[in-house]
Amino acid sequence: MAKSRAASSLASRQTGDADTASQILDIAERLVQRRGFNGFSYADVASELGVTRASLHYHFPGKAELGLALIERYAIRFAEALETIDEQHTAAPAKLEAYAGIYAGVLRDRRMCLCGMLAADYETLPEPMRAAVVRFFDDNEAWLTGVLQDGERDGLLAVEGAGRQAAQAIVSRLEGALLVARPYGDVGRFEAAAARLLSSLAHPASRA
Amino acid sequence: MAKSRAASSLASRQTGDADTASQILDIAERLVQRRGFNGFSYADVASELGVTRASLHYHFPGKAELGLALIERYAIRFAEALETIDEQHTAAPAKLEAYAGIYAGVLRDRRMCLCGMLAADYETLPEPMRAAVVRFFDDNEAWLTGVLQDGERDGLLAVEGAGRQAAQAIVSRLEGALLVARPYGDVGRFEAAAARLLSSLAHPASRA
DNA sequence: GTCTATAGGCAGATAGAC
DNA sequence: GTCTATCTGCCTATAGAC
Repeated sequence: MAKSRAASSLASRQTGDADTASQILDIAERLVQRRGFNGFSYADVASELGVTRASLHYHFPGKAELGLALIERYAIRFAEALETIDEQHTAAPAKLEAYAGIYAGVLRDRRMCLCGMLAADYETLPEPMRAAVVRFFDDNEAWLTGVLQDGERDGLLAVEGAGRQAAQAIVSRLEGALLVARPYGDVGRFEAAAARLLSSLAHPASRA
Repeated sequence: MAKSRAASSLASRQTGDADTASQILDIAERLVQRRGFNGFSYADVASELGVTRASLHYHFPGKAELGLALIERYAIRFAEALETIDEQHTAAPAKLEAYAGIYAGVLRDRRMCLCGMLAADYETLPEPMRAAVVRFFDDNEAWLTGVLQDGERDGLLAVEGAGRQAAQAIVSRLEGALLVARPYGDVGRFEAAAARLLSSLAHPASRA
């Protein structure tokens, strides 16, 4: 029970008794997703956690290491969420809807996707973080490519052009929808974009 | 001739004899588009321009004022570019293609759209900058809404759903395509997304 | 593991000479 | 308009006591 994981949301447990490193990551993650990698400091994390900056350096030597750990944990959680989607849904359209739902959940907490935010900060990131960001997108595209293939095979989706390109388009459309919706503080704006995306992929025979 | 403006690109003149304030804006603009608002400093601009930081403060009292001036000039240039598109093209599909071309030009210089970048930094921005960012998106959407209406009227475009929502989708798709393509350093990735977007708006009768 | 203390640098910003 | 000089504060990071 204590280890239960709501994989559909990307939120952490927040049971209160998590180890310090995890708590640091939780706080830093939210700060990066809201303010960007150059918009938060060790002092921000430390004061929120109620420890000193020095204590943070014990767990993560520097901001570069903290940032990399952030992406790696986020990627693992995302992969777990994708596994859960594969378990809970069989039809490709339902999988895509659940996939978009992950993004919507992030926005509801006024966050950007971690890697979408880091894509904006990309030029200022240390190399290991850069590589991890690109890997995140690659992994998402790979999973989406499979879903699109299944959907076409089952006659539930109508994908134009190359599957890999279509998968890339889904990622960039959702990231862009998050990016632009957030300044408006309007989740509905994102949901409209997501619905438009899903509808554009639906097979004509199944359209409203 | 000296005043000629390549409106299709958003690049400034760079004649070399521009006034200091404009040169500051040119440098700061590029830095923000590449590194984000929290990823550059007065020192960066000053050293590149070959003056001291104090000199910058004479032209722009603080970073907040510089940032606001940046957006306002960018919005004016963008509006001019849209006017030029309206002059040089009559058919809606051609206008949309030219519109996407503006974004492609930005990416070719390894930049993000200024306001797309600031949308990521949004939570850390002073209020006047926030309002200006939102206004930029609103203006773009208003112009796109008109183009979509014209295209439907002429039977050249087939727009699903509300026109305003379709315009919002265009902006967020292009911003997202920039955001994700940049880490890959791959303009082709953006162009594929843009082509997919244009094709999805084309009237079925005119599709390839 | 967490603390105090501190280093060393860079940030945005101002005063006043030229 | 641009400079030098300076301020104040925050930043990342480390040393060493507890």
